[in-house]
Amino acid sequence: MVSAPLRLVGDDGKERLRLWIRLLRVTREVEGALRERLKAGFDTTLPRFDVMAALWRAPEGMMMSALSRFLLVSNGNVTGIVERLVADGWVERTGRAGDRRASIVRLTDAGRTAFAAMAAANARWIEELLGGVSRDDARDVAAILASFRSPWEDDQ
Amino acid sequence: MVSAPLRLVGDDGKERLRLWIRLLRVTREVEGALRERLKAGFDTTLPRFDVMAALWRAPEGMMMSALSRFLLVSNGNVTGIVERLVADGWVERTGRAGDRRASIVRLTDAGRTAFAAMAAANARWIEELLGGVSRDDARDVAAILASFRSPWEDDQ
DNA sequence: CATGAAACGTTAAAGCTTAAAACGTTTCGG
DNA sequence: CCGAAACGTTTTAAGCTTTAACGTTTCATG
Repeated sequence: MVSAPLRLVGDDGKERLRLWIRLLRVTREVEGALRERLKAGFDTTLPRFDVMAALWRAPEGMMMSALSRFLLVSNGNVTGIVERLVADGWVERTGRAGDRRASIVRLTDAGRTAFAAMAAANARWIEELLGGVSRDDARDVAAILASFRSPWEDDQ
Repeated sequence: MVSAPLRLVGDDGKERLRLWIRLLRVTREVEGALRERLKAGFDTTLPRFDVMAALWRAPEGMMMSALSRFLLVSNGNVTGIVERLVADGWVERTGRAGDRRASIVRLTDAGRTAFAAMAAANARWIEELLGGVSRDDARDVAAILASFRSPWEDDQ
C-alpha cells in the first residue's frame, strides 16, 4: 500500500473555489450588518464611509482618481459619492494649483469629527461581527490574503 | 523579565479589523475580475451568475424568497434579476400548486447548458485568481471562515 | 367561519456601480 | 508653435441594491 495517494479524503481539488464562496458569504454578511448599523447610527452608507476612511488617512487630501484607485471602484462612481458627501458638509473639493484638470478632495472639520465617531463604532462592530474568528486566526488569515497584493496597492 | 508581555510586537489588538480590510480588498478584486470575464465571455453579470448557480443546485426550482435568502440579497433585488434572466431565456417562472402567492423559479434547458459552460470557466478563473493562496492555506482559511455560519445557512 | 397576523412577491424611490463616451486640460515631440 | 497623446473628470445608459410601502394569499385562532 505504499502507493496509496498522499491526499486525504475531501481534498478534491476545489479548495480555492470553496474558499471563494466562503469569502463571498462572509463579506456579504458583514457588509450587510455594517450597512444597517451605519444607517441606523450615523445616517450614512458604506460607500460614503469608505470614501471618508480613505480621506481620513490623507489629511492633505486626495485626487478623485487616487480615491477611485484606492477604493477599487470606477472613477465615475466616486463622482457621485463625493457629491453627496459635499452636500452632507463632510467633504470639500478644491482645485489643484497648477492643474485645472484635477481636484483635491478633503474631509471638512465636521467630516473629521463625524468620521472619528463612525470609525470607533465601526471598529467595535467588526470586532463583534468577526468575533467568531480568534485573534490568532485573524492574523494568520490576513497574512495569507495579503499575499494577494495587486498593482493598486503600490500607490499608497 | 518574567513579567514581559506575552504578546509579540505588532499585535496591537486590531487583528480582526485588519482581517476585514483584507477580506474586503480580496473580494472586490476577485469580483471585479470575474465581472469583466463574465461580461466578455458570456455577456452576463455576476448577480445573474449567482442566481443561476443557486438554481443549478436546485433542479426542482426555488421560491423567490428562498433565492433571496440564499444569496443574501433583498427580495426586491431578486425580482429584477430574475426578470432579466427570463428575458434572456435562461430561467422560467411557474406558479406553485396550491399557493398562489409563491412562484417557483427554474433554469430552462438553455439556461442549464449556458450555466454549465459558465461554471466551468468560473472554476478555472477562481483557481487562477486565487492561485497565490496555496491549496492548504485555502482549505484552512475556508475552514476558519466557515465558523462564521449564520441563520440563512440552515435552510440550504 | 371571521379575522387578523404572517408570508410571498412586486413596485417605487433613492442610491450605488460599471463601462464607455465625451469633455476640457496638460504635456511633449517635432 | 502645434498637433497628438496622455491625463483627470464627468456624463450617460444600463443594471444592481436596499428599504419601505403595497396588494395578495394563506393560515391560525377565536
